[in-house]
Amino acid sequence: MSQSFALENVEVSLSPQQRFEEFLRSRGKRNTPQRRLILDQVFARHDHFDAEDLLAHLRESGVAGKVSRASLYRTLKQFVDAGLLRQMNLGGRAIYEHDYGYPQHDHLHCQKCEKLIEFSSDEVKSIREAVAREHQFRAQGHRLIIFGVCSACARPKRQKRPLDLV
Amino acid sequence: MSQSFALENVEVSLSPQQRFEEFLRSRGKRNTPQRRLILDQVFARHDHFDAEDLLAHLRESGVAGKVSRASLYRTLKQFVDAGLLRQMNLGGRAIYEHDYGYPQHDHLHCQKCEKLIEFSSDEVKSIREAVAREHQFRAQGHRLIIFGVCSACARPKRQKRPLDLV
DNA sequence: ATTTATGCAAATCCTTTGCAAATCT
DNA sequence: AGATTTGCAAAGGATTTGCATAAAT
Repeated sequence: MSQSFALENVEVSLSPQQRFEEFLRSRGKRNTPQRRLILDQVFARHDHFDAEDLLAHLRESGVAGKVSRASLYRTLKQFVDAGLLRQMNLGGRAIYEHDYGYPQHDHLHCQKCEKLIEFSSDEVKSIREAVAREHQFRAQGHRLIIFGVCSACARPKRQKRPLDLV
Repeated sequence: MSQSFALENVEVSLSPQQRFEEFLRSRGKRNTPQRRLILDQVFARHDHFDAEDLLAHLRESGVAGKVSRASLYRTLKQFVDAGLLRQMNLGGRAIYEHDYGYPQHDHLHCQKCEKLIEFSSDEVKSIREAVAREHQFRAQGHRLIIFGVCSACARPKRQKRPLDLV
């Protein structure tokens, strides 16, 4: 599967696998069944996950090969270096999401259901530019998380309870 | 020492200690020498710190009393609940800074020297409002971190080396 | 042959928790 | 006395690391 997005002024048209291959090649590293397996799993769906989620998923989804915890952590780090994944810190652990071929965005974080909701705002990027300029700061990226309560959790849905008590 | 800031539409004029006293009283909790000691230390300077930094500081500064690691962690959490400190996650650990009596702001984070530089932008807050409205999200706060390289670290200052090699 | 990667278990870092002793009210 | 707090040490969760073995070049 091949995509085509304008990402950071570069036209991208390689699959994550191809992109990773190139990254590895350029550094004299090797691709392995484990790395391929993890990358497939990671790009099978677009969502947010942490290392332990993914490990559990890899294990229960009864995939052919298996991957050790150590290799998984080592590999995720490389995906970030390769620009495939974006990492953020939330509640003491690392959360990952697609970066490669995926447009820039930020998040709303519901404190009740822990859901992460994506949004994009061009203004954020322009604030970033302006602030960086003011401080002579060479900005390379940013993370904006707005936390609060999502619409679903805010909706006061009454507790489920036995009918005879209603 | 008493300050006076307009914070979230409420005129504030209590010292952190007084504010904490009230917080504790309102919850039937007690103030203790340890808590007072930590709070003094925390509000002695305006900077960013993590629990272990502070613990080391409390210990080396040969203060009269001492505080256990457990009490320190427990107390920091309460300062956050009391609205005295604001917490953020960075690089796998919790970073704290003054919240009470201190204006809202965000940060530039230098990836080289790890410094946190504060900035404030009214636009950030208005983006937050707009986005929240769009998503019917009840926003309670946000964290914006712009990461990159600060001006000091960007300045190519040459390596120090023996004179006879220059 | 030589380098790189894997898996396991141990180690580490940050933070929390159980519990008995100490301290308030 | 009754509730809250402390300190210590042990437990926990997430992530990293040392090292011997396995796989790739």
